[in-house]
Amino acid sequence: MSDAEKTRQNILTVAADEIHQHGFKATSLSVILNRCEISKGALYYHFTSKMELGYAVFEEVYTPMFLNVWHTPLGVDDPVEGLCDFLMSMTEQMSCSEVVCGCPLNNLCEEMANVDEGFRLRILSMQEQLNQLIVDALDKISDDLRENLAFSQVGYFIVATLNGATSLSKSSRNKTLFQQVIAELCLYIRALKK
Amino acid sequence: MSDAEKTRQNILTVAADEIHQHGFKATSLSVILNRCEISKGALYYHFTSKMELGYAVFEEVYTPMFLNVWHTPLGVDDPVEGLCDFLMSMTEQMSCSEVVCGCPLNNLCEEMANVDEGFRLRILSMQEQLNQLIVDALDKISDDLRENLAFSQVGYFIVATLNGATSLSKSSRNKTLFQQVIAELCLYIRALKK
DNA sequence: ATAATAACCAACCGCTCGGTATGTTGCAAG
DNA sequence: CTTGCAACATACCGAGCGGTTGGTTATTAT
Repeated sequence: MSDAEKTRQNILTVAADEIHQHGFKATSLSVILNRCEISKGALYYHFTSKMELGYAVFEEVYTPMFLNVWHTPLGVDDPVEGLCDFLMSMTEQMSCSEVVCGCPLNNLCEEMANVDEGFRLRILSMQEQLNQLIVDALDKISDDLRENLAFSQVGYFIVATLNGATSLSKSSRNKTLFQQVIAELCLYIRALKK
Repeated sequence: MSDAEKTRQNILTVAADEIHQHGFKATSLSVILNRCEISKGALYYHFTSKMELGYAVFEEVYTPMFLNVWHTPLGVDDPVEGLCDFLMSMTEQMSCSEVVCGCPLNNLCEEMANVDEGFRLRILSMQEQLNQLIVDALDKISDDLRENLAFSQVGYFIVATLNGATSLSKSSRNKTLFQQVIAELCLYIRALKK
Protein backbone atom coordinates (compact mmCIF):
# COMPACT_ATOMS: atom_id res chain seq x y z
CA MET A 1 0.00 0.00 0.00
CA SER A 2 1.40 3.37 -0.99
CA ASP A 3 1.99 6.10 1.55
CA ALA A 4 -0.86 8.11 0.12
CA GLU A 5 -3.20 5.16 0.46
CA LYS A 6 -2.06 4.66 4.05
CA THR A 7 -2.88 8.28 4.78
CA ARG A 8 -6.30 7.89 3.23
CA GLN A 9 -7.04 4.73 5.16
CA ASN A 10 -5.87 6.35 8.37
CA ILE A 11 -8.20 9.27 7.81
CA LEU A 12 -11.10 6.89 7.14
CA THR A 13 -10.41 4.85 10.26
CA VAL A 14 -10.09 7.85 12.55
CA ALA A 15 -13.10 9.57 10.98
CA ALA A 16 -15.18 6.42 11.42
CA ASP A 17 -14.32 6.38 15.11
CA GLU A 18 -15.02 10.08 15.60
CA ILE A 19 -18.33 9.86 13.76
CA HIS A 20 -19.28 6.86 15.85
CA GLN A 21 -18.48 8.72 19.06
CA HIS A 22 -19.83 12.18 18.31
CA GLY A 23 -22.08 11.87 15.28
CA PHE A 24 -21.34 13.32 11.85
CA LYS A 25 -22.21 16.96 12.39
CA ALA A 26 -20.40 17.18 15.73
CA THR A 27 -17.30 15.54 14.34
CA SER A 28 -14.63 18.19 13.93
CA LEU A 29 -12.23 17.96 11.04
CA SER A 30 -9.51 19.54 13.15
CA VAL A 31 -9.78 16.69 15.66
CA ILE A 32 -9.33 14.18 12.86
CA LEU A 33 -6.32 16.15 11.60
CA ASN A 34 -4.76 16.16 15.06
CA ARG A 35 -5.29 12.45 15.59
CA CYS A 36 -3.88 11.65 12.15
CA GLU A 37 -1.08 14.21 12.56
CA ILE A 38 -1.69 15.64 9.14
CA SER A 39 -2.66 19.04 7.83
CA LYS A 40 -5.94 20.18 6.45
CA GLY A 41 -4.42 20.22 3.00
CA ALA A 42 -3.81 16.50 3.22
CA LEU A 43 -7.41 15.79 4.07
CA TYR A 44 -8.78 17.98 1.32
CA TYR A 45 -6.41 16.36 -1.10
CA HIS A 46 -8.04 13.00 -0.50
CA PHE A 47 -11.63 14.18 0.06
CA THR A 48 -13.40 17.08 -1.56
CA SER A 49 -15.55 17.94 1.44
CA LYS A 50 -16.61 16.79 4.88
CA MET A 51 -19.71 15.27 3.32
CA GLU A 52 -17.68 13.18 0.85
CA LEU A 53 -15.52 12.00 3.74
CA GLY A 54 -18.68 10.94 5.54
CA TYR A 55 -19.93 9.03 2.52
CA ALA A 56 -16.55 7.33 2.13
CA VAL A 57 -16.57 6.28 5.79
CA PHE A 58 -20.02 4.82 5.32
CA GLU A 59 -19.17 2.89 2.18
CA GLU A 60 -15.63 1.81 2.94
CA VAL A 61 -15.78 1.25 6.71
CA TYR A 62 -19.31 0.79 7.98
CA THR A 63 -20.85 -1.10 5.06
CA PRO A 64 -18.28 -3.93 4.83
CA MET A 65 -18.20 -4.16 8.62
CA PHE A 66 -21.95 -4.62 8.87
CA LEU A 67 -22.27 -7.08 6.04
CA ASN A 68 -19.47 -9.12 7.54
CA VAL A 69 -20.87 -9.06 11.07
CA TRP A 70 -24.33 -10.20 9.99
CA HIS A 71 -23.26 -12.65 7.33
CA THR A 72 -21.62 -15.06 9.74
CA PRO A 73 -24.46 -15.86 12.16
CA LEU A 74 -27.01 -16.05 9.32
CA GLY A 75 -24.92 -18.41 7.26
CA VAL A 76 -25.05 -21.38 9.60
CA ASP A 77 -27.34 -24.37 9.20
CA ASP A 78 -29.87 -23.09 11.70
CA PRO A 79 -29.98 -19.29 11.33
CA VAL A 80 -32.60 -19.03 14.07
CA GLU A 81 -30.15 -20.35 16.61
CA GLY A 82 -27.33 -18.54 14.82
CA LEU A 83 -29.14 -15.26 15.25
CA CYS A 84 -29.95 -15.89 18.90
CA ASP A 85 -26.39 -16.93 19.68
CA PHE A 86 -25.17 -13.86 17.84
CA LEU A 87 -27.48 -11.54 19.75
CA MET A 88 -26.67 -13.11 23.10
CA SER A 89 -22.93 -12.93 22.49
CA MET A 90 -23.40 -9.29 21.52
CA THR A 91 -24.74 -8.51 24.96
CA GLU A 92 -21.70 -10.14 26.52
CA GLN A 93 -18.96 -8.84 24.28
CA MET A 94 -20.47 -5.37 24.00
CA SER A 95 -17.70 -2.92 24.69
CA CYS A 96 -18.16 0.22 26.73
CA SER A 97 -18.04 2.37 23.62
CA GLU A 98 -20.81 0.35 22.03
CA VAL A 99 -23.00 0.67 25.11
CA VAL A 100 -22.50 4.41 25.18
CA CYS A 101 -22.14 5.25 21.49
CA GLY A 102 -24.63 2.84 20.02
CA CYS A 103 -24.69 1.37 16.54
CA PRO A 104 -23.02 3.54 13.88
CA LEU A 105 -25.67 2.75 11.29
CA ASN A 106 -28.55 3.55 13.59
CA ASN A 107 -26.81 6.70 14.82
CA LEU A 108 -26.37 8.01 11.30
CA CYS A 109 -29.93 7.08 10.46
CA GLU A 110 -31.24 9.10 13.37
CA GLU A 111 -28.96 12.04 12.77
CA MET A 112 -28.63 12.36 9.01
CA ALA A 113 -31.44 10.52 7.22
CA ASN A 114 -33.77 13.49 7.42
CA VAL A 115 -31.26 16.19 6.54
CA ASP A 116 -29.09 14.71 3.81
CA GLU A 117 -30.32 12.68 0.88
CA GLY A 118 -26.91 11.14 0.20
CA PHE A 119 -26.73 9.65 3.66
CA ARG A 120 -30.38 8.67 3.60
CA LEU A 121 -30.09 6.60 0.46
CA ARG A 122 -26.92 4.88 1.63
CA ILE A 123 -28.51 4.05 4.98
CA LEU A 124 -31.67 2.79 3.32
CA SER A 125 -29.64 0.57 1.00
CA MET A 126 -27.69 -0.85 3.95
CA GLN A 127 -30.91 -1.60 5.86
CA GLU A 128 -32.38 -3.31 2.82
CA GLN A 129 -29.27 -5.42 2.43
CA LEU A 130 -29.35 -6.46 6.08
CA ASN A 131 -33.02 -7.28 5.77
CA GLN A 132 -32.33 -9.34 2.66
CA LEU A 133 -29.69 -11.33 4.57
CA ILE A 134 -32.31 -12.23 7.15
CA VAL A 135 -34.97 -13.00 4.56
CA ASP A 136 -32.59 -15.30 2.68
CA ALA A 137 -31.67 -17.07 5.90
CA LEU A 138 -35.31 -17.59 6.84
CA ASP A 139 -36.13 -18.77 3.32
CA LYS A 140 -33.47 -21.41 3.66
CA ILE A 141 -35.29 -23.04 6.60
CA SER A 142 -38.82 -22.04 5.71
CA ASP A 143 -39.98 -25.64 6.12
CA ASP A 144 -39.20 -25.46 9.84
CA LEU A 145 -40.99 -22.15 10.34
CA ARG A 146 -44.59 -21.29 11.08
CA GLU A 147 -46.95 -20.74 8.19
CA ASN A 148 -48.11 -17.29 7.14
CA LEU A 149 -44.92 -15.56 8.22
CA ALA A 150 -44.00 -12.42 6.29
CA PHE A 151 -40.23 -12.84 6.17
CA SER A 152 -39.42 -9.30 5.15
CA GLN A 153 -41.66 -7.96 7.88
CA VAL A 154 -39.98 -10.24 10.38
CA GLY A 155 -36.56 -9.07 9.21
CA TYR A 156 -37.35 -5.40 9.67
CA PHE A 157 -38.93 -6.18 13.01
CA ILE A 158 -35.72 -7.79 14.22
CA VAL A 159 -33.55 -4.95 12.97
CA ALA A 160 -35.87 -2.33 14.44
CA THR A 161 -35.92 -3.99 17.85
CA LEU A 162 -32.16 -4.32 17.90
CA ASN A 163 -31.80 -0.63 17.11
CA GLY A 164 -34.26 0.27 19.82
CA ALA A 165 -32.35 -1.90 22.27
CA THR A 166 -29.07 -0.07 21.65
CA SER A 167 -30.93 3.16 22.11
CA LEU A 168 -32.11 2.04 25.53
CA SER A 169 -28.62 1.10 26.61
CA LYS A 170 -27.47 4.61 25.80
CA SER A 171 -29.71 6.24 28.35
CA SER A 172 -29.23 3.63 31.05
CA ARG A 173 -25.49 3.47 30.48
CA ASN A 174 -25.41 -0.26 31.14
CA LYS A 175 -26.30 -3.47 29.42
CA THR A 176 -29.23 -4.51 31.59
CA LEU A 177 -32.05 -3.05 29.53
CA PHE A 178 -30.30 -4.10 26.35
CA GLN A 179 -30.01 -7.66 27.60
CA GLN A 180 -33.67 -7.74 28.56
CA VAL A 181 -34.82 -6.58 25.16
CA ILE A 182 -32.46 -9.01 23.43
CA ALA A 183 -33.70 -11.84 25.64
CA GLU A 184 -37.26 -11.05 24.67
CA LEU A 185 -36.22 -10.75 21.04
CA CYS A 186 -34.68 -14.23 21.17
CA LEU A 187 -37.94 -15.58 22.59
CA TYR A 188 -39.72 -14.02 19.63
CA ILE A 189 -37.20 -15.38 17.11
CA ARG A 190 -37.30 -18.91 18.47
CA ALA A 191 -41.09 -18.76 18.37
CA LEU A 192 -40.85 -18.36 14.62
CA LYS A 193 -40.22 -22.08 14.45
CA LYS A 194 -43.01 -24.57 14.29
CA MET B 1 -51.43 34.21 32.02
CA SER B 2 -49.10 37.18 32.26
CA ASP B 3 -47.31 38.52 29.20
CA ALA B 4 -44.01 37.26 30.53
CA GLU B 5 -45.44 33.79 30.95
CA LYS B 6 -46.85 33.91 27.42
CA THR B 7 -43.39 34.76 26.12
CA ARG B 8 -41.90 31.88 28.07
CA GLN B 9 -44.48 29.42 26.82
CA ASN B 10 -44.00 30.63 23.26
CA ILE B 11 -40.25 30.07 23.54
CA LEU B 12 -40.84 26.58 24.89
CA THR B 13 -43.28 25.68 22.13
CA VAL B 14 -41.08 26.96 19.32
CA ALA B 15 -37.94 25.43 20.85
CA ALA B 16 -39.71 22.08 21.20
CA ASP B 17 -40.57 22.18 17.51
CA GLU B 18 -37.06 23.19 16.44
CA ILE B 19 -35.44 20.54 18.61
CA HIS B 20 -37.81 17.96 17.18
CA GLN B 21 -36.93 18.97 13.64
CA HIS B 22 -33.19 19.53 13.91
CA GLY B 23 -32.03 17.96 17.16
CA PHE B 24 -30.78 19.86 20.18
CA LYS B 25 -27.26 20.72 19.08
CA ALA B 26 -28.28 21.80 15.59
CA THR B 27 -31.08 23.96 16.95
CA SER B 28 -30.03 27.58 16.61
CA LEU B 29 -31.10 30.08 19.23
CA SER B 30 -31.29 32.81 16.60
CA VAL B 31 -33.88 30.79 14.67
CA ILE B 32 -35.98 30.51 17.82
CA LEU B 33 -35.61 34.24 18.40
CA ASN B 34 -36.74 35.00 14.85
CA ARG B 35 -39.74 32.71 15.04
CA CYS B 36 -40.76 34.16 18.41
CA GLU B 37 -39.97 37.71 17.26
CA ILE B 38 -38.06 38.45 20.43
CA SER B 39 -34.50 39.41 21.24
CA LYS B 40 -31.72 37.35 22.71
CA GLY B 41 -32.09 39.33 25.92
CA ALA B 42 -35.64 38.08 26.28
CA LEU B 43 -34.60 34.46 25.92
CA TYR B 44 -31.75 34.78 28.38
CA TYR B 45 -34.05 36.52 30.82
CA HIS B 46 -36.23 33.40 30.97
CA PHE B 47 -33.52 30.76 30.58
CA THR B 48 -29.96 30.86 31.83
CA SER B 49 -28.49 28.86 28.96
CA LYS B 50 -29.34 26.80 25.91
CA MET B 51 -29.00 23.67 28.04
CA GLU B 52 -31.51 24.91 30.60
CA LEU B 53 -33.90 25.71 27.76
CA GLY B 54 -33.48 22.17 26.50
CA TYR B 55 -34.20 20.72 29.93
CA ALA B 56 -37.28 22.93 30.26
CA VAL B 57 -38.56 21.79 26.87
CA PHE B 58 -38.12 18.20 27.94
CA GLU B 59 -39.86 18.59 31.27
CA GLU B 60 -42.60 21.01 30.36
CA VAL B 61 -43.42 19.98 26.79
CA TYR B 62 -42.24 16.48 25.98
CA THR B 63 -42.82 14.77 29.33
CA PRO B 64 -46.49 15.71 29.79
CA MET B 65 -47.11 15.03 26.11
CA PHE B 66 -45.73 11.50 26.32
CA LEU B 67 -47.42 10.58 29.57
CA ASN B 68 -50.70 11.78 28.17
CA VAL B 69 -50.34 9.98 24.84
CA TRP B 70 -49.53 6.64 26.45
CA HIS B 71 -51.89 6.89 29.36
CA THR B 72 -55.04 6.76 27.26
CA PRO B 73 -54.60 3.49 25.33
CA LEU B 74 -53.22 1.71 28.39
CA GLY B 75 -56.06 2.77 30.63
CA VAL B 76 -58.83 0.87 28.86
CA ASP B 77 -60.27 -2.45 30.02
CA ASP B 78 -58.17 -4.49 27.59
CA PRO B 79 -54.79 -2.75 27.31
CA VAL B 80 -53.57 -5.37 24.84
CA GLU B 81 -56.18 -4.30 22.35
CA GLY B 82 -55.81 -0.71 23.50
CA LEU B 83 -52.11 -0.81 22.66
CA CYS B 84 -52.66 -2.44 19.27
CA ASP B 85 -55.38 0.03 18.35
CA PHE B 86 -53.11 2.82 19.47
CA LEU B 87 -50.17 1.58 17.43
CA MET B 88 -52.27 0.95 14.34
CA SER B 89 -53.88 4.40 14.54
CA MET B 90 -50.40 5.85 14.89
CA THR B 91 -49.43 4.46 11.51
CA GLU B 92 -52.49 6.04 9.96
CA GLN B 93 -52.45 9.42 11.63
CA MET B 94 -48.68 9.77 11.45
CA SER B 95 -47.97 13.21 10.07
CA CYS B 96 -45.24 13.93 7.58
CA SER B 97 -43.11 15.57 10.23
CA GLU B 98 -43.35 12.50 12.43
CA VAL B 99 -42.31 10.22 9.58
CA VAL B 100 -39.33 12.38 8.80
CA CYS B 101 -38.40 13.73 12.22
CA GLY B 102 -39.12 10.71 14.38
CA CYS B 103 -40.02 10.59 18.04
CA PRO B 104 -38.66 13.52 20.08
CA LEU B 105 -37.78 11.30 23.03
CA ASN B 106 -35.93 8.77 20.93
CA ASN B 107 -34.17 11.52 18.99
CA LEU B 108 -32.87 13.14 22.16
CA CYS B 109 -31.85 9.76 23.50
CA GLU B 110 -29.78 9.06 20.42
CA GLU B 111 -28.27 12.51 20.27
CA MET B 112 -27.76 13.60 23.86
CA ALA B 113 -27.80 10.62 26.23
CA ASN B 114 -24.11 9.95 25.76
CA VAL B 115 -22.89 13.54 25.90
CA ASP B 116 -24.95 15.20 28.62
CA GLU B 117 -25.81 13.72 31.96
CA GLY B 118 -28.73 16.05 32.55
CA PHE B 119 -30.47 14.93 29.41
CA ARG B 120 -29.52 11.31 29.99
CA LEU B 121 -31.15 11.14 33.41
CA ARG B 122 -34.28 12.89 32.25
CA ILE B 123 -34.59 10.54 29.27
CA LEU B 124 -33.99 7.51 31.45
CA SER B 125 -36.65 8.63 33.89
CA MET B 126 -39.12 9.14 31.07
CA GLN B 127 -38.42 5.67 29.66
CA GLU B 128 -38.88 4.12 33.07
CA GLN B 129 -42.18 5.90 33.51
CA LEU B 130 -43.42 4.72 30.12
CA ASN B 131 -42.32 1.21 30.95
CA GLN B 132 -44.12 1.39 34.27
CA LEU B 133 -47.31 2.41 32.51
CA ILE B 134 -47.10 -0.73 30.38
CA VAL B 135 -46.22 -2.95 33.34
CA ASP B 136 -49.16 -1.62 35.33
CA ALA B 137 -51.48 -2.23 32.41
CA LEU B 138 -50.25 -5.80 31.97
CA ASP B 139 -50.49 -6.43 35.71
CA LYS B 140 -54.11 -5.43 35.53
CA ILE B 141 -54.94 -8.25 33.16
CA SER B 142 -52.26 -10.71 34.19
CA ASP B 143 -54.87 -13.45 34.56
CA ASP B 144 -55.49 -13.34 30.83
CA LEU B 145 -51.81 -13.44 29.90
CA ARG B 146 -49.38 -16.30 29.41
CA GLU B 147 -47.45 -17.57 32.40
CA ASN B 148 -43.76 -16.77 32.93
CA LEU B 149 -43.94 -13.40 31.23
CA ALA B 150 -41.47 -10.78 32.48
CA PHE B 151 -43.66 -7.69 32.27
CA SER B 152 -40.86 -5.16 32.58
CA GLN B 153 -38.89 -6.94 29.88
CA VAL B 154 -41.97 -7.02 27.67
CA GLY B 155 -42.49 -3.30 28.27
CA TYR B 156 -38.98 -2.33 27.24
CA PHE B 157 -39.23 -4.66 24.27
CA ILE B 158 -42.31 -2.84 23.03
CA VAL B 159 -40.78 0.58 23.54
CA ALA B 160 -37.53 -0.47 21.87
CA THR B 161 -39.31 -1.88 18.84
CA LEU B 162 -41.43 1.21 18.46
CA ASN B 163 -38.33 3.40 18.55
CA GLY B 164 -36.62 1.21 15.98
CA ALA B 165 -39.69 1.43 13.78
CA THR B 166 -39.64 5.23 13.73
CA SER B 167 -35.97 5.04 12.89
CA LEU B 168 -36.71 2.89 9.85
CA SER B 169 -39.35 5.30 8.62
CA LYS B 170 -36.77 8.07 8.66
CA SER B 171 -34.53 6.44 6.12
CA SER B 172 -37.32 5.16 3.90
CA ARG B 173 -39.24 8.42 4.10
CA ASN B 174 -42.54 6.64 4.09
CA LYS B 175 -44.74 4.69 6.41
CA THR B 176 -44.43 1.28 4.78
CA LEU B 177 -41.57 -0.13 6.84
CA PHE B 178 -43.01 1.46 9.96
CA GLN B 179 -46.36 -0.17 9.32
CA GLN B 180 -44.76 -3.56 8.77
CA VAL B 181 -42.83 -3.42 12.03
CA ILE B 182 -45.90 -2.22 13.89
CA ALA B 183 -48.00 -4.98 12.36
CA GLU B 184 -45.48 -7.54 13.54
CA LEU B 185 -45.35 -5.86 16.94
CA CYS B 186 -49.12 -6.17 17.27
CA LEU B 187 -48.87 -9.87 16.46
CA TYR B 188 -46.33 -10.16 19.27
CA ILE B 189 -48.47 -8.18 21.70
CA ARG B 190 -51.64 -10.16 20.99
CA ALA B 191 -49.64 -13.36 21.47
CA LEU B 192 -49.02 -12.30 25.05
CA LYS B 193 -52.54 -13.46 25.80
CA LYS B 194 -53.31 -17.04 26.66
C1' DA C 1 19.34 18.46 -15.57
C1' DT C 2 14.77 19.91 -15.69
C1' DA C 3 10.00 19.86 -15.79
C1' DA C 4 5.84 18.02 -14.01
C1' DT C 5 3.04 15.98 -10.82
C1' DA C 6 1.54 13.70 -6.45
C1' DA C 7 1.17 14.51 -1.78
C1' DC C 8 1.13 17.31 1.33
C1' DC C 9 1.62 21.96 4.83
C1' DA C 10 0.51 26.56 6.97
C1' DA C 11 -2.05 30.52 7.07
C1' DC C 12 -6.08 32.52 6.44
C1' DC C 13 -11.24 33.54 5.39
C1' DG C 14 -16.13 34.26 6.24
C1' DC C 15 -19.59 32.70 8.97
C1' DT C 16 -22.35 31.18 12.77
C1' DC C 17 -22.54 29.87 17.24
C1' DG C 18 -23.70 30.43 22.44
C1' DG C 19 -23.14 33.83 25.67
C1' DT C 20 -22.62 38.61 27.92
C1' DA C 21 -22.74 43.51 29.06
C1' DT C 22 -25.21 47.40 28.84
C1' DG C 23 -29.16 50.14 27.62
C1' DT C 24 -34.24 50.96 27.51
C1' DT C 25 -39.16 50.79 28.63
C1' DG C 26 -43.42 50.35 31.12
C1' DC C 27 -45.79 49.72 35.23
C1' DA C 28 -46.46 49.56 40.15
C1' DA C 29 -45.44 50.82 44.85
C1' DG C 30 -44.32 54.43 48.10
C1' DC D 1 -43.60 62.59 41.29
C1' DT D 2 -40.01 59.40 41.41
C1' DT D 3 -37.90 55.36 42.41
C1' DG D 4 -37.28 50.52 41.39
C1' DC D 5 -37.70 46.42 39.26
C1' DA D 6 -39.56 43.21 35.76
C1' DA D 7 -39.19 42.40 31.04
C1' DC D 8 -37.23 43.01 27.60
C1' DA D 9 -33.81 45.11 23.31
C1' DT D 10 -29.21 46.04 21.16
C1' DA D 11 -24.61 45.43 20.31
C1' DC D 12 -20.84 42.98 20.84
C1' DC D 13 -17.37 39.04 21.97
C1' DG D 14 -14.31 35.01 21.36
C1' DA D 15 -14.24 30.47 19.71
C1' DG D 16 -14.81 27.00 16.44
C1' DC D 17 -16.44 25.58 12.18
C1' DG D 18 -15.80 24.00 7.04
C1' DG D 19 -13.40 25.46 3.30
C1' DT D 20 -9.73 28.01 0.25
C1' DT D 21 -5.32 29.71 -1.22
C1' DG D 22 -0.67 29.67 -2.14
C1' DG D 23 3.24 27.58 -1.25
C1' DT D 24 6.67 23.30 -0.43
C1' DT D 25 8.79 18.80 -0.93
C1' DA D 26 9.82 14.42 -2.86
C1' DT D 27 9.45 11.47 -6.64
C1' DT D 28 9.16 10.38 -11.41
C1' DA D 29 9.30 10.98 -16.49
C1' DT D 30 11.67 13.12 -20.19
